[in-house]
Amino acid sequence: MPATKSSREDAVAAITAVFREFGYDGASLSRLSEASGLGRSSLYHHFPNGKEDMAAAAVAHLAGLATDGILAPLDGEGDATARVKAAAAGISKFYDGGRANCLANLLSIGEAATAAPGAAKSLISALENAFEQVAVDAGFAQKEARIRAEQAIVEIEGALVVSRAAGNNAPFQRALGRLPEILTGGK
Amino acid sequence: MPATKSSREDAVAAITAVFREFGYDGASLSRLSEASGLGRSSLYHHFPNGKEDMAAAAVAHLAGLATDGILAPLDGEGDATARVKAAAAGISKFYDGGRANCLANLLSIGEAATAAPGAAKSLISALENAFEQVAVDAGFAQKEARIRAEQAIVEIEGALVVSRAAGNNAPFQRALGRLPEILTGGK
DNA sequence: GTCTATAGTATGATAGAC
DNA sequence: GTCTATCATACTATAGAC
Repeated sequence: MPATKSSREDAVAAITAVFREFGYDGASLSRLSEASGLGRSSLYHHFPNGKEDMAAAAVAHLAGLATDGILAPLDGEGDATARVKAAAAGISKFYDGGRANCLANLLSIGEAATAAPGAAKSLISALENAFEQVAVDAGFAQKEARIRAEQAIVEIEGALVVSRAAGNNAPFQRALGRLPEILTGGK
Repeated sequence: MPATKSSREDAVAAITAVFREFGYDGASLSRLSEASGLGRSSLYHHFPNGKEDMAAAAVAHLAGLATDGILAPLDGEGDATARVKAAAAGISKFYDGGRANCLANLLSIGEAATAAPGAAKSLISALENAFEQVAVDAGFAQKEARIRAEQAIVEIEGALVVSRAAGNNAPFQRALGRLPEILTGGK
């Protein structure tokens, strides 16, 4: 593996963290440069279209993390409840236990919506479909499964918002704990 | 009423809308000036400390709207369910039927947290206390009332996030419809 | 692939006339 | 109380050496 590849991957991870904490407008090139350890010109070498490219890379990176850590476990082996528990662990990691910003909200604020159009919608939609399928696998009818999938996402996102506002991870962790009950009835 | 007063009030309302749509970092003086119809210097006349003052005024304005439109109905006359329904109508208006940004999230991103420290926490805390009281009035024990109050806030905020991401107000409206059931058991 | 240096623009903020 | 004109700074982005 060439040093090139890992350097860019490292940069993307660092850049993603900055966008996540400060939002699109707050993520200045100074901050992005400092966090990635790359000078301005190096950033433009990796991301020719500048900040817009960096934001796109960050969104793609997050989509990859969500796919590997959340969607894949839901689509994996084992009974429905076990898969939901694995996904809950993945969600906790994805949101740093409740400390990271709610992604869907970040992507809908200010210029972010322009830089990554539809990103939040497609991420949430993919998760909702996976939740629905696992609920069907657990024995719920399609219609009921869809309702429960939406309810699960609502509770996760809401608990994340409350946890961050209150500076207390408990609501988020409680929501994750309720996931098996919501999606599979505990079966 | 002097023209002075109404002019400033109008400006605060316009400024609030800009902060709400673009976040703290995205709310540039150009945008704030255009939205309020005031030149840069006029803005600094009304808000001597500049952008920071404007953000503080916006937060105070939103807190006032929440108090009048949501907290007051909860604390008003009538049975618990009627008060919850009145509050639900207030919440819908506050969030423009599900089109406006989730406030708690906005206030926790980037520089906004510095400009209005603790604002999200105190707003959510006030709402949680009011919800808890109405659940107690409906006959729930204190502990159960607290759980239901938190659940209500989680569902509202979560549904708002999902609605905005999906570009569909239905989840938010459904969450508001569930409020009486959650907080008063429909009583 | 990374750097220094810098262009060009937008930002937040001020001064002073009216 | 609002304006025009302007400041200093930070921003995104580019040029060109190594």
